[in-house]
Amino acid sequence: MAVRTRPLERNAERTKANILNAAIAEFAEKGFAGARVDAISEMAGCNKGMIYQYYDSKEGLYEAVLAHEYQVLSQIEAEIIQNYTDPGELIDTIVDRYFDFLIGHPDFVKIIMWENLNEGRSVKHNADLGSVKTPIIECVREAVRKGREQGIFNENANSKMVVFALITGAFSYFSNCYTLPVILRVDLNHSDFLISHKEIVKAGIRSYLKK
Amino acid sequence: MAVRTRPLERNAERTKANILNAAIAEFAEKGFAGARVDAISEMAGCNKGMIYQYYDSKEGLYEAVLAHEYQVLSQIEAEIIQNYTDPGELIDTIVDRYFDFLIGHPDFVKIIMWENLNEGRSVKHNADLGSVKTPIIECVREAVRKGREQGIFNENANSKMVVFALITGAFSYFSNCYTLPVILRVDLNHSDFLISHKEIVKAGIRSYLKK
Amino acid sequence: MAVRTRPLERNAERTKANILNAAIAEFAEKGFAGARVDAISEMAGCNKGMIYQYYDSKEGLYEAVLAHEYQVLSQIEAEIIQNYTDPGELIDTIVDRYFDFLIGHPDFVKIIMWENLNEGRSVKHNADLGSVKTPIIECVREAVRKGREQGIFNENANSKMVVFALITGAFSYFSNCYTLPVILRVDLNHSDFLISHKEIVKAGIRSYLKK
Amino acid sequence: MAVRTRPLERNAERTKANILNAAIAEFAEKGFAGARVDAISEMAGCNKGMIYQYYDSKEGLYEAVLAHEYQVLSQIEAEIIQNYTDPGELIDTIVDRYFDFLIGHPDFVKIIMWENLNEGRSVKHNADLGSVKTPIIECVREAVRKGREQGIFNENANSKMVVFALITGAFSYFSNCYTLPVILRVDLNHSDFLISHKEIVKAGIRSYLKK
DNA sequence: GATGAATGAGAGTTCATTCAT
DNA sequence: CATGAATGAACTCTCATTCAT
Repeated sequence: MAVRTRPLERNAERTKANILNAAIAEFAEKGFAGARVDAISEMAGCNKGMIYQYYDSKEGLYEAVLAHEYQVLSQIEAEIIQNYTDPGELIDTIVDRYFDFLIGHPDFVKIIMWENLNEGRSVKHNADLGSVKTPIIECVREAVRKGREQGIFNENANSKMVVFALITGAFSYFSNCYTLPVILRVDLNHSDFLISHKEIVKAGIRSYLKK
Repeated sequence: MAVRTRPLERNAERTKANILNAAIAEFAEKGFAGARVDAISEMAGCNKGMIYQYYDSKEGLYEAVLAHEYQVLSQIEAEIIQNYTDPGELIDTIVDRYFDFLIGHPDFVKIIMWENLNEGRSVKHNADLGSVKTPIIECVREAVRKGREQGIFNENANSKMVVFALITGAFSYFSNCYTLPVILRVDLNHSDFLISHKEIVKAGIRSYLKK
Repeated sequence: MAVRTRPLERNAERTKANILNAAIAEFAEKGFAGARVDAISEMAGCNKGMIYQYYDSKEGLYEAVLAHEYQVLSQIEAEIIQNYTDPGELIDTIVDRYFDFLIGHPDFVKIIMWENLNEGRSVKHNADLGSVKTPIIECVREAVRKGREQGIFNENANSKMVVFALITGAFSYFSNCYTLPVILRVDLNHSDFLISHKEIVKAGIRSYLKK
Repeated sequence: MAVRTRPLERNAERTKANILNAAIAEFAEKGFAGARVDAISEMAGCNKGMIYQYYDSKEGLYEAVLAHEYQVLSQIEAEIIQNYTDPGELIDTIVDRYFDFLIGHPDFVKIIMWENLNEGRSVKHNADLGSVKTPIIECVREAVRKGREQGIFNENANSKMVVFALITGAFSYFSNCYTLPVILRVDLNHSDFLISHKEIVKAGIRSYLKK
């Protein structure tokens, strides 16, 4: 059983994946403008030319990264959905899961935030990104509908508002995570902080739905 | 009949201010990496060399912008503080004012967000930025203290947590303002949306403080 | 029941020919510097490596193209030559035939012109190209000799001068075919133009030979 | 009278002119595709960035070169025009002058020829180039008109045809000047060759006009 | 023989920064 | 103080060529 000392195998798919992963890390850390194609190729352990062969341009690679991230998101969202008898509990659970997802995917968080700062240029340009499946929207809509049926949610409650509060509430933990701790002299890594933050988000949503 | 022939005298200050304002706009729109020194000098209506004379480097200019923004923030914060007999009302008012401030200062919002994405590098590097006066912290602390004294706030309530919730809650409205509307197919400019969002933030904080 | 399993057997020659034809088209259109090896391999419907296997390098392929074109030229020239009792008529016929050849072989025209602009580098480097058989030279020499014998051509007439006038006269119709029509606002495709041009070339040569 | 040992003067116009001259030489020698921006900046004795400051891109520089060459041409053409009582003599003179001009401007010749091989792309793209003043056309038209008035030129003679014959006849001396001498084993530098060639061109035109 | 993934040198272009004027 | 020409490093991208399969 001969062992290859040099795994210099020519594997198009693997190379393409390596590039994508390297790009995710680089774009997450530096943003589009700050990212360097050279850095990506080095991280991917491949030649710079490969990037252009597989993704056409820095812009093309960036859009591939964005598309990939949204794909990951929708897959994860699909996992979040479960059956709960109590709509309120379901929404609390979704909040928890969404926080978990963001905490577990810091690159995703940063890329989405860079994209927002770039005024969603790539999201707009790319029709595909706009039509990404977002199961969470459906799930929340269903929960809100049930809650209204059961008479425990406000008749005027808009499920989109809930999704908005949920997503921004989760993202917000990261959106000021470098400047605020300096000013407040607190440590975001302390678990109590996160727990309290999640509680506040949930309470806000609960309040919106109640009455 | 001595004629003062120093028409350029105050240009120095004006030029410096022009540069700073141009830099604020450019850094807000493009971030540090995406910003162009040429663009700034053109917007400022001055020569590129002036930037280096007054601010040493692109980095130096960026830090001046950051310092300026925090200065603006602390001044505005000072205006927020008023006397309210009811601590709960005071906090609600602070939330409203903070939202108003961010809506009225989009450049500030974006610069803080870029800074966070850059992992607060400049905040850390610059000792001054860490010691910026933030009246809002004092104000909230006072309100929380009073609320606890009056027995209407939770004994364990941490005023820093409130500030954190307040600031992230306000920022969160902008942090996903380009991608979320595309996915949710909603219009953030509709005033109801903002009102509901503010209510949710306030309710969250209220819930944290109560009991 | 032996089945011949060599379906690729003659592909070698065919592939080589495909490459050459693709190269002719590409070099004609773009010149040596502007031509792309990728484009050639794609046009040839083969792998890029084949080009290097058969022709060593882009330069080698170019020289093969050049050699091929001269080969074609000399073959065509051979066909031009026929017996004419009247040397003057023979030369007129050669002019006509040469024009016909160039019009029918635009790639040849362009490649020769690119080569001239490159200062005949490849012609010089390649000894073979210099020794290509050019029947037309022999033919014109013979016609001029006969004409002088018959006393109808000038004693000092140099057959090489005639060949030069003939070839440049024919090429000249193409050498400015893109810029001149723009400036003169004429349409070279109009057949009268070509007819007049040929007449002028013939008349020039006739004038040179006469007396 | 102090002599500057380092004429490192900052002279925008001179730099711009240096770049243009260097570009003329480089594009003439190598064509658009073969020319190197680095080579041009080195020849011009300036930084590469200057080229982009003054001419935007390699393409922009090329077009500036083309425009400049046509400008030179039209200026030279203007000098050709003189008063001749005999239209035939005038045309002969124009032929001579045109040959003189091309011989004296080898870069012009090559650039025009490269442009033709590139199918006049830049000529088409650039409206200005199409509307360049070409006094020679006017001059020939006048001569042809006079000749017809005097009854010595053919009534059907088209002055544009004459210009075409004149220009292609002159260019043709250069269009095959590298490959033909190799094949014919002649030396184009020998003055007799040029003289004979000019005579043939003139005779062709004369023949076209006569009758 | 044939493929196409991979390479590296180098091309065009941008940009923060400096410096003569 | 102010200008803008000039610089050089670095960036994105291309392309002839090689090599494992």
